[in-house]
Amino acid sequence: MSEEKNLNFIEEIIEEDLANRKYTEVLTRFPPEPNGYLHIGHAKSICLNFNLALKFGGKTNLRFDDTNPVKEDTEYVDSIKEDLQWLGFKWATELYASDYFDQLYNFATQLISKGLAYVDDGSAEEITALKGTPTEPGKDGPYRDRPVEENLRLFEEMKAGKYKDGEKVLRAKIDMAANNMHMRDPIIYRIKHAHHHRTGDAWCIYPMYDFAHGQSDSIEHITHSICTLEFIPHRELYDWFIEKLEIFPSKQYEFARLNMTYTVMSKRKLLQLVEEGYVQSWDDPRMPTISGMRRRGYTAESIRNFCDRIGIAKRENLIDVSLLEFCVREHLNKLASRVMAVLDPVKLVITNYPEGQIEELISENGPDESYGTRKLAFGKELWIEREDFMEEPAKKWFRLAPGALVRLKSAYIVKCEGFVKDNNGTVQEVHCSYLPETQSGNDTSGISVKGTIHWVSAAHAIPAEIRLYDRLFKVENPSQEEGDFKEYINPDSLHVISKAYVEPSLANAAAGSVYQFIRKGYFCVDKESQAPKLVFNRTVSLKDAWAKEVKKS
RNA sequence: UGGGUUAUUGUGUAAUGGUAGCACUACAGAUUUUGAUUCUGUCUGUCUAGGUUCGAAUCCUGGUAACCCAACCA
Repeated sequence: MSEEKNLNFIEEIIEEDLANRKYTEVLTRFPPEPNGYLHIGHAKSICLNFNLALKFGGKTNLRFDDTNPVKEDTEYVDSIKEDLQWLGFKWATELYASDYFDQLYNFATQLISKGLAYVDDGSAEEITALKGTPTEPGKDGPYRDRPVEENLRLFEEMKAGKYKDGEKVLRAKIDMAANNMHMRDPIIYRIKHAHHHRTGDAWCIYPMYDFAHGQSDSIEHITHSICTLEFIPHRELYDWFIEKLEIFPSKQYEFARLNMTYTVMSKRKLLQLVEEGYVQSWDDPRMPTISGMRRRGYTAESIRNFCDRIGIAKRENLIDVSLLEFCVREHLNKLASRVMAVLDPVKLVITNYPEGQIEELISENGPDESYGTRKLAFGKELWIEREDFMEEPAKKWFRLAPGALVRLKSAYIVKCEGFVKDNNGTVQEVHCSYLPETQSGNDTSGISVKGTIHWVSAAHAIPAEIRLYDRLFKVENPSQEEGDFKEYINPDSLHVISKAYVEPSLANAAAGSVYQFIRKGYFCVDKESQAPKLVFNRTVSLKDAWAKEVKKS
């Protein structure tokens, strides 16, 4: 009878607000500053905000928090919109804090008129000095009691460009002794003679975050303004401005940001990785950015699913990246066609197969009929995986070894008759005989073998570059280790195989398409791939029980 | 050492005074023309010390630990 609801704490608040008829419609917003690329942490926030609106029948705005012109750029605006769309979300209205500059200026004037804001001529150092510390109260500065008329005039002059950067600021007049540092007369406007990506040179004063964000929420009638934990101390200020300005009472709620093992999530650190060449770009497949994950072959659905599973709460967390990988495999398992590719090739010669003979075998493309079938060329010489042959087989080994039988996937059972080594002792060829009556689908032999391996025909296979990615860092939580986080970068996070062989059906594979390379993992075609030079990214490996077995002994 | 926030298995997250559940991970087994998938099973938890109560993860009191706050960043 009792329905399991399992609401997170924000959903509970919304449900209560709706029950109390506090709001008739839920309006949330996603408010990125256009100063960088979106990452998986943003995806958590995006899913939260948009899904809340979806769940309770409301809407979500996209609002760019563009109040600091020196850091922001249209390039970022575009990438953010692209990522959001790719993730599968539709915003109700596209807005910019800079659209409200006039109104924000008026709000500031109102505050001055009420005696709640003043122009301070102090330098940054002087202002900081008077601010006190968390354990010591601040002190009132010399400009705090400037008359309203003078403040009004000075603020207007600031706007008119009469002063240089840093010469004056506008401050809210609250309480220099407040426990909350953010209430010690916070700066609300600063002078910046800088070009803004949208307003150009119309302004030389810009509002601070605290004076823009809450008011923007209020202007839009955002009902639930959701942000991360570090903004908790800002909430008192958020409410103060709304109260003094007597505007729509948006409410701020905070949840814990996402942290994930073996990566970093701060824009500053990600920027360093790009700028200092530890990765190639913002969309490097090793990056935790949305664009990096997209390029790596992660699907939007799997990222959304991941965000659902990690939940929303207020406690610090460090999510195991294996959960993300699970979500990716889960989706790709349903999505990806199965094909064969040999990453580390060694020749397999079928000694009793007629020279020059080619057969067309039929192979299924996936676990059920919906995937369809394709033709596979089979011949006397094949490429197989070097690791699928062992001269002296280990315990529980059921791949190729002298005398052993294995099935070549979708083809025949073969028996290993011998092998050829070069002077260095490296295996050059594996020799097998095949059992003609064991053809896949027409097997009349009654023989069953333990191992099945993948292969490609040497005469038909096409070469490809394959990029294997590993975790970017050697430690679970690089940000918490001693010293510079970059000391913990995994030097082997990228392994490029310049000459692998893939089956010919992949010759025209389009960038972005995803495949399962049987027994090797999920791969996608990189954006740099251009026939005849194919490039694949390994999205994620398959689970590997044999690797675990080896590790144990 | 001022203020704020948070503590549930290895990792996340539920349980809103009444059987500590779910997912990932790990481990074991079954099926398998992918050592994959699928299926079955197993392991480990309420930060701590008291108190209230028939009954406490939940309420109260005291401790402890972690995180955040002193940009003219957001």
